[in-house]
Amino acid sequence: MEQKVDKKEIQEQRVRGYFIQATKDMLKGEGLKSLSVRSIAERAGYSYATLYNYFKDVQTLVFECVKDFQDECVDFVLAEIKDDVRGLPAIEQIAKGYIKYFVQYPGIFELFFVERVNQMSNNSNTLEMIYNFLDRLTSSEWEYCKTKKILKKEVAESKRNELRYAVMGLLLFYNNRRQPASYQEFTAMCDAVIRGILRQ
Amino acid sequence: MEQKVDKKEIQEQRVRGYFIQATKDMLKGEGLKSLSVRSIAERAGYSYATLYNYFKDVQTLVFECVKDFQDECVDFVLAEIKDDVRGLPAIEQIAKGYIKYFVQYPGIFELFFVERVNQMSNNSNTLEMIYNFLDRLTSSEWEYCKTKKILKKEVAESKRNELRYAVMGLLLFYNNRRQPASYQEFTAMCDAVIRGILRQ
DNA sequence: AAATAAAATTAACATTGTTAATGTTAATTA
DNA sequence: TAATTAACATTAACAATGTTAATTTTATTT
Repeated sequence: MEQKVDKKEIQEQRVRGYFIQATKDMLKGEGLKSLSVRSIAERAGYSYATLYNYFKDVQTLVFECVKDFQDECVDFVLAEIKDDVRGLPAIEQIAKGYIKYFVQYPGIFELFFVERVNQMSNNSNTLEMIYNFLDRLTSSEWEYCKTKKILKKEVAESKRNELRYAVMGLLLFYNNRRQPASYQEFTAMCDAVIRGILRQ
Repeated sequence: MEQKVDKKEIQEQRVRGYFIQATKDMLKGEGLKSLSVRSIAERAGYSYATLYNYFKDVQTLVFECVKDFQDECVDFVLAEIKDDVRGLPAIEQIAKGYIKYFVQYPGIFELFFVERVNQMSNNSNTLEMIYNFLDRLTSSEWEYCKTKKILKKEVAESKRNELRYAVMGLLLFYNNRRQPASYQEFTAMCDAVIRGILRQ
């Protein structure tokens, strides 16, 4: 009897996976605007109603992609930074990689930080994971700064907060309001702001 | 013949005003989520299709509220600050008032910074007005800092940018992701971040 | 092979933005 | 004043959306 349950579980997870993969593809491609129950289901190879046999609603499905995208973003950022750099320059590079990822995939930016959340997906675990995402990426480097006496504990704490919010603001203005107007100006602004915050 | 045109113009502007007022009321109340062509028209006392005799589409109508809300926000902020304060403390108070306004009216925050824009409303004049909004509110105080030699020109410029983006990040996380979880924690965080940036 | 359980689909509904056709006033002309 | 026309407003309709219920198809068990 154990086996039967397992088999059923495996199959169910497989189908769930098809829907999740379809959703992820669309989020990375067209973005949130072209995402719909019908378009997801079509891409997954099922009818639209089948989705509701596996997910409570479309918001729940969409929020199940968060974890995967975070993992992908971590890989993306790690690939961007030179591994001999430590401390403040490392933090700068991580922040820039992080920004680059969310500019490349504005749909994922929307999903993480913008899209209205409902009860279900509003499981505050996910929300906190999102909130602390940049902090987790940079935490070891902040530690490095503290142990190497580059920064005092309180200063590091303060800069960490400032960086988290400033990066978010930069992304919001550029992704949602096209300000600054060109990518060049935008990266120059990122540079200035990040360095301004990290400078002692 | 001039008169007839004027009269027509006046009446048209009046009706437009009814729709705009209805939209503004809803944005301040229920927010963007409950906003629809039908709900706006009902509140304005017209049928939903009448709206299209006065506005190209609903997005255009909604974006016509931006200017009015900016004026309102300016009044709100000015009422919050003590008028004997100048320079950095004044900038701090302005930033806090600005934050307070957009926390009080999350629907207006969404309209200004979050909602997807289309071709028409994407008249970059409005977008730039939004982008520079906090800067306009604080500009005279930054000038004050420079003329009184409190800050060097480049430092002031840098801090102005950092503040703009950090304030946006704070609002985005709190309004859209309920992080920090309580209003108390949030205001404490605003305090820390704003002071961190403004501290020489 | 028949009965039953599981999975997937079609049909349907309510809500949305938008347009076209129609009705209803107000203004102009004869 | 009565008929015509222009302006304005409304109803009807469509397509797209999320979601649910009923139904059909497929797989499993007896």
